[in-house]
Amino acid sequence: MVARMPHSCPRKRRTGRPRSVETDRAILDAARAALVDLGWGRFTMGDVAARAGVAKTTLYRRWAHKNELVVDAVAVLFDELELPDRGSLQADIEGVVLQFGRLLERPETKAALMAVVAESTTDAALRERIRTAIVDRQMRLVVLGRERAQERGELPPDPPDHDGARAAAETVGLIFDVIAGTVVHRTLVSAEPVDTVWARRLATILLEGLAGLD
Amino acid sequence: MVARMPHSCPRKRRTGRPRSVETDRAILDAARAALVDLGWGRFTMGDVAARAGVAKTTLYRRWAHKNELVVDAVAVLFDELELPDRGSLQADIEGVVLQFGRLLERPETKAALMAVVAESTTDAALRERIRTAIVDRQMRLVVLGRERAQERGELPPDPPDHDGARAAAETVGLIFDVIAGTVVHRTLVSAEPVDTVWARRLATILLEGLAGLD
DNA sequence: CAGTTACGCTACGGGTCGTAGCGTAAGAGC
DNA sequence: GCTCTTACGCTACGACCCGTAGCGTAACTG
Repeated sequence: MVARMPHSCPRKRRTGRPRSVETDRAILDAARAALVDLGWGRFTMGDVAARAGVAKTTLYRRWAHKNELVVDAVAVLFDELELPDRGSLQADIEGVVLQFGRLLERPETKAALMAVVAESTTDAALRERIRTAIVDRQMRLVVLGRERAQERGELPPDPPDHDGARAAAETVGLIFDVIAGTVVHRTLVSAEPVDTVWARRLATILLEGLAGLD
Repeated sequence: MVARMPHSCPRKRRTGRPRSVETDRAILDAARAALVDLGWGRFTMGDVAARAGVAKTTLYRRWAHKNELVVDAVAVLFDELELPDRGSLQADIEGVVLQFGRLLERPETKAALMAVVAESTTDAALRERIRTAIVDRQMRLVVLGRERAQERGELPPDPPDHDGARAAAETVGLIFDVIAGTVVHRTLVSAEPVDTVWARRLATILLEGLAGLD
């Protein structure tokens, strides 16, 4: 699915020439290609427009700033994330880690992700866009894996009361920060690959660690 | 200490007017102030020069690119990191987490760190500069904390052979990615504070997790 | 058909990067 | 003291990019 465009109203416009979805796709494809070829530093709106065979003004009718375009261009890659049931919490965590790792080793995401996060520190709207377009898609997997582990009895169920729900949300957030943060750091700062051996060790740490979290 | 300037030769220049160390400091101070006020996006070399009371060309005689200046400006903050012995591995990990957290909550680091990491994905020289100026300073604490835990008997000592040393280095790298990555993600992506409760939970996970790492 | 919106195109203002050239200031070595 | 060498300030500049304005045309709705 395509994320909400900034200039589109919630209520559908019924009249006039409609936006070309083909153009939408061409722009996002061109943006990813430009990220691969140029990285974030030399990525320019004019270049993306040329690659997409589209006027530069057409880009600005859809996205107010280039960082928003980049978020949407990269976000679709996070839709590919899924978490098949591998039978145990340990195996499921390894699966998530490897999925994040593979995604972050792609040059598009490697070039774009930290750049937009950096700009989001001084741009609340961008931070929200990143949250809904990218972060929530990752968090899904954590929530899903945790539910499965609870069904298997590997993790205790959440208390149904209000405090229990809040504690559960905090735990999910913590786990998510650990997994996503560690994989990002490994890939972008340490600049080393996320292979199966490393994923297994990280999964082991998390598994044992979660058991000790009262 | 001040990191190596890009235009300075390894062998000391003996003749001519020496670089003003006072100017060095003024520029780095101005750069941090500019990061606080403007963030990375509006940070400009001309602005830094004006704040430092210095010509813009003087900046470029010391740093080839603005990202390198920013790395050096932020790097000195990481010199403040230290790890007093708190008596147990659990307490020491909490200490590291809180230190990283406090550092990353400062607006200078928040604005600069991810920006330069993003640019380092397409700039090997910058990546190396980040490594020596920032990453190694953080890693120190992990190495130190681990050694203390081994002296206390909380962690098994490293085998003295070659494979043992390599495994130890990998483990240190993994722990470091977990701690630094998780704190960064918490601070910059989830945009939530690193408080003592959260630090304790993360430390607990790590402590239990390390125990289970064969 | 008319009305409305999307699109392409050109041109532009404002801003930043990073450099060149020149005259001057400040030390090192004699 | 003097000379040599380098740092510094200043001005100007080319190149590039962002994001916008204006206008004519295309496409779709009712």
